[in-house]
This record gives sequence, C-alpha cells and structure tokens, in this order.
Amino acid sequence: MTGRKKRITAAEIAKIAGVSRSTVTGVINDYPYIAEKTKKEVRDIIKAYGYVPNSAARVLVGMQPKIIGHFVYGQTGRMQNSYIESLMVDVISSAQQNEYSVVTSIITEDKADPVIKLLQDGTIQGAIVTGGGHHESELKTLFDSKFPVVFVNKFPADFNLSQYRNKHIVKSDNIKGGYLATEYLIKNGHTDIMHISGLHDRLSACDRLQGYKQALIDYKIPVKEERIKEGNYTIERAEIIFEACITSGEPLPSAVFATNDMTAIGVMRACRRHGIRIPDELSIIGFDDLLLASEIQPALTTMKAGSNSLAESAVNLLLETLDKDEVSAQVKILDPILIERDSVRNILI
Amino acid sequence: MTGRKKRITAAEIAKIAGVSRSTVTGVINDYPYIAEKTKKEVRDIIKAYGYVPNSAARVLVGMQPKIIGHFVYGQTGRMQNSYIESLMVDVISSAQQNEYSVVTSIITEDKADPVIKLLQDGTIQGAIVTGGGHHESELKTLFDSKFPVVFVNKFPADFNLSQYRNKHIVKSDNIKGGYLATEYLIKNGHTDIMHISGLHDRLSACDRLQGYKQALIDYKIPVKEERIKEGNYTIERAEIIFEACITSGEPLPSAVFATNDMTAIGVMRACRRHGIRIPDELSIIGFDDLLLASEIQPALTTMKAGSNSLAESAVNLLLETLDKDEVSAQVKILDPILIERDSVRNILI
DNA sequence: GTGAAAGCGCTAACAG
DNA sequence: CTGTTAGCGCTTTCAC
Repeated sequence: MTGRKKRITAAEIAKIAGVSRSTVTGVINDYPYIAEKTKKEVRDIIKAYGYVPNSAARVLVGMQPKIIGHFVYGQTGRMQNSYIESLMVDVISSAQQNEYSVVTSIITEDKADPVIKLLQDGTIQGAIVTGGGHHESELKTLFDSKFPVVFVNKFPADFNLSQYRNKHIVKSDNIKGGYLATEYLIKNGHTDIMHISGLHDRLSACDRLQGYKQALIDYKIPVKEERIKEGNYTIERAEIIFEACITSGEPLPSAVFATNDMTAIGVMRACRRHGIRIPDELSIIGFDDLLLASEIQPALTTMKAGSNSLAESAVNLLLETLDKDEVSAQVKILDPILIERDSVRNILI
Repeated sequence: MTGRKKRITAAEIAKIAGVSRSTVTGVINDYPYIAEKTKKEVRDIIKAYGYVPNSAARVLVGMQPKIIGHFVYGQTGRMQNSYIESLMVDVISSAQQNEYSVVTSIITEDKADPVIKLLQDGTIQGAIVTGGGHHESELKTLFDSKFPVVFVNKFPADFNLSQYRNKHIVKSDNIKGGYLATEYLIKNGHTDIMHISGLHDRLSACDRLQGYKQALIDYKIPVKEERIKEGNYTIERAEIIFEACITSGEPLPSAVFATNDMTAIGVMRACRRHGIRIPDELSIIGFDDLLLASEIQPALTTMKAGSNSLAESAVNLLLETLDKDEVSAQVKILDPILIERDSVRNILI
C-alpha cells in the first residue's frame, strides 16, 4: 500500500479549534479542568471532522488497547465441534459488554509462536485459552510469560499455580460431571455402562472418566476396563468404536456415557445403522449440551458445563487482572448440571 | 494498571549487540545490505532476550498491523444460528493462512459506532461484514468510509457500487438457490409447496423467495400468497408458523422450502409433535447445510451456499485490496449447490 | 555496510 | 484553565 488518505490528527483539530494540542487531549479524555464551553466547541469540531484518536499512538504512550486474545486450540483439520464455536461467541459477547474487542486465533498445529507474538508485540493485553489438544510446551510458554492469561478447561499437567502471577484457571468440575452422568444412568437401573472417553492425555477427559469410575465404585458396580474406550471427540471416531462393539458379537452395554455430545451422536449413528433403538435398547448420555443435542432424535440427555458462564467467568477474571499489576493465580470451578431429555430409559419400570 | 514489566527495546538490543539502532531494524526486516554475519549475531541476541518489536510503534510509523475485522450483525439476544458461527471460524482460518489476525465483533443492537471505531483508530485495516438484520445507516457509514470493506450477503438496498472504492461484495446466488430448491421439489412431484421465508427486508430472503416464485412460474404452478410465510430464521418462529398451519385445519402443503436450516428444523419439530412423518407426509428442504442438517432425523436435504468459499473469497478479496491503494468495487457471486439427503420424498413413484 | 537524526500521533508533566 | 516540551519505540532518510 502506498498512501491511503491520511487521517486528521489532534494537532489539526487544535488548530481549527484555535486551542492547543493538549487541550484537545483534555477534551478527548474528559479532563475536569477544561471549561465546559471549550469542551463543547472542540467536541463539535471533532465530530464535524470525524476525528478519532489514533490507537497505535495511544498505545505507544502507555494506554491500554482494550483488546484481548482468545486462543482456541483445535484438533487438526476442520473444526466441526460446535461447542468450541459457541464458546467463541460467548467470549466475544462477554468481552464486548466490557468494551473490549477480541482477536480470536485458531491454533490447529504447533503454531503457538505466532499467537503468543500478539501478546509480546503488545497488540493484545491478555488472553483466554480454550480448546483441546496436547500442547504442553506452548502452554508452558504462556504460563511462564508475564502476560495475563486465563485457561479454560485446559492447562499444563504439572503446574503449581501458586508460583504464578496473572494466570488463572476456569474449569468445569468434570469429575463431578462424570459422576453425575454415570449416577443418573445407575439410578435409571443401568449397571452395564460403557464409557467412551476423550483422549487420555487431556485432563477433562481423565476427570470425566474418573467421575465415571467413582460412581460405579460408590454404587458397588465393578469397573470393567473393556467397557472404557478412548474416543477423540468426533462423531466419526465414536461411530467406528461403537460399530466395532456391535459387530463384535459381544453383548452390548445397556447404557453409554459419552464424553461429549459429538461422541454420543456417533454412537447414535452406529445404532441407527444397525437398527438399535434409543433409548429402548440402549440409553445414552452426552456432555456439553450443544444446540444439536436438543434437536436430534431422540433428544439427547446430557451434562451442561455452562459454556456461557465458563466464557463469562474467564473474561471477567481476565479483565480484572488487566487492571491490576500483579494478581496471584486463581482457580474457578463451575458445577455441571444435568439436562434430562429422551435418550435415557429407566429400565427399572 | 500501574507498571507491568517493561519490554526490551530495539535500542537495548543494539547496545547489547554493539551495533546501532537502525542496524537492529535492518536485521528485523531482513534488509539486504546488512552483513550476514551481523544479522546472525543480532538475531541470536534478539532470540536470547526474547525481543519482539512493539506493534504500536511500527503501526505508528506507517506499517500495517495485519489485523482485519469481522463484523457480525446478529439478531438480538443469544445467537443460536450455527451458520454464522461457522462463518466466523472460516473467516478466521482464511485470514490466518495469510498471516492476518481477526477481531470479531458481534453487533446485536445499533452499536455499529464502536465497531467502525476500530477502523477509524487504525486498529484494523479493513473489515468483512456478515450476518443478518436491518442496518441501513451503519452500512451506509461503512460504504461511505474510505476503509476497505467486503460485504458478505449483506449490503445497503440502494447502492451504486461503481461509485465506490475499496468496497466489495461477496454473495451467494440466492435467487438461483431458491430456484434450485423449489425446482428440486417440483421434480419430485410436488406442486403444493410452501415457502417459509426470511425477513422480507433482507435481500437474501427476498432473493430466495424470488427464486421460489420463478421456479413455480416456470413450471406453470400458480404462486399462492397464502403459501408464503415470513419467518425470522429461528427454530421457534418456524415452529409456531407451521404449528398454526397444522392446527388451522386447512390442507397442508406436500412440501416446504425453508429459507434456512433452522427454519426447516422448526417445521420438523412441529411435525414431530403432531405425528406428521417426514418425508412420507411432508417433504422439506432447507438452506445453509449446517452440521446439524446431516445429523437430524431424517437428514435434511438442503442448499449449500458454501460457507467455506464465501469466507475464503471475502478474505482474499479484502487482503488484495489492502495491498493496493484504491481498488474499484467488485462483486463476486457464488453458486449454491443442492445437498440431497432424506427429507424430500419423490411422490411420483 | 553502519550510525545519527527526524518524526509518526499521542499523553503527561510542566510552566504560565 | 491553557500552551509548551518531552518522549513512547519504531522505520526511514541521509551522510559517513
């Protein structure tokens, strides 16, 4: 680009208004010691000429750009997980309510480098990190940086939060979520419950699995390893897994607890293909409460982590931190809730 | 915030490396007239000290921030239209492939003001505008500005593109889409086809409606106004509309062309409640090809505008424009395609 | 090849 | 209450 039209500057406004440059600054930032009359006059001229203070110049002298980053770690390839998409929207909405803008970065490969650059070069003031995937080294880098970062359901395995500053964690209580989901199935009479988990190297998946196991133990139901399968959050993978169960000839479980709704849908797909009716022959419960969950047939019973409150909590925590100088690490844990729909049958009655 | 740790500057790097400030700049921007040896030495120091050039300072001296905006006009309240969400992801992905970041702004009310400010204050270089809603005055403002903007399926009703500079339009051919959808129903033997449209003040809705009418006319089927209902893109509204049709006692159409998938889902919901089987008793075709469309039962036959290519075309058009000084307006029209699934029955056989 | 000097547009700290 | 001065950190002439 050679020379797009130059914008008008504060100096020019000052000249037009017949005041000094600093008076214009004073008007813009509404300093109390500028005469109301002057303010009004200058404001009119500012409006008339469409003057807007240059952001780069303000940031350069130490003002805050009011932009945060949202780093979304995603699985490779096209992201077809609408959970993460609605989280994006929620983060943006929450930020905008506080007059902040958000730069959303989708990180599919090991491209954390360009992303942390946004923090380093001062474009953004802080960041929210969400999504899946195994990214120890990038997360470490973020953790060890001085920048304010809020991690949502995602953080390095071995961290000692108390050592850090300006780092926070917002998470849904996945152990509890796994427990409640499993307990719900048990209370509906199920004892042979399969769990299709998320990737075993992700904390959220491990927690849900742990909750599952704990519920079984508490209700004196043996935990069988062959009833635990590792999925990868996609419809396709879940479909393959359950397909294999069906065609193996082994007896099917009476219920499945899927680590997320997409997985649950995959199971449903496999069932559809083989004429297995839900919930009559197989009960299923998911996790996330995607929009999809209420629309498929039968409507999916699922656990809701509260994507809205997750994003909101994260944004609020981040913005609070931006105002302060050094904030010690905080952890905020949100309770999941059960959304009862039609995919689980009570086999006691 | 009082004083978060100051970053290291180019001047300090210069001092450490024992070279001058401008040499450091030369190394960073890889100027050809700097000795390779010097470059390497300085680069090592830069890396060792974690130096990253301050973005605000660079922008201030006229460099490009490499950030674009995505302004998403949405209906009031929670956006539960996953079409727009996946468009967001597509825009971000396309931009990132070109090493641009994107600030996504969701505009629910008449808040275009804060959003155009991002352009005016130089935070972003240009913008992509998508979404629904009636926002003549804001769009006008954008149109009349000097900033590069690409409008995706959304623009002022009365515009004379040729007058403008740095403004482009990317749209899917909605007339054709409406035509193809309707024609498909006709070819499957349907003659009593209802259309649930989008809001009549939105161009895309009008175009789809027009295509619908044209197809009927071309196939010598009378257009009946009572078969055209105005929806608002939501499941809820569509459900109410079709519910009313069912309970009115009037004969139902044999097919429905819904202006988007959400509307189609609303119709399906109403049918479910009343035991009307799809596609046996009612055929239905949607528009958008949401992920949902392939998952619901029966899988929804729909028109795909190609959200991916829409976003990609828009981003490419915008980035090309950013490099140039003044670009005359362009219009890019994308062809919709039919995705055949199971919600339409051929009533001829 | 390298260094010194100017200035992008703004805010802040001073005098007046 | 207003005007003047001094940078923020960078890139870009232009001499050396």
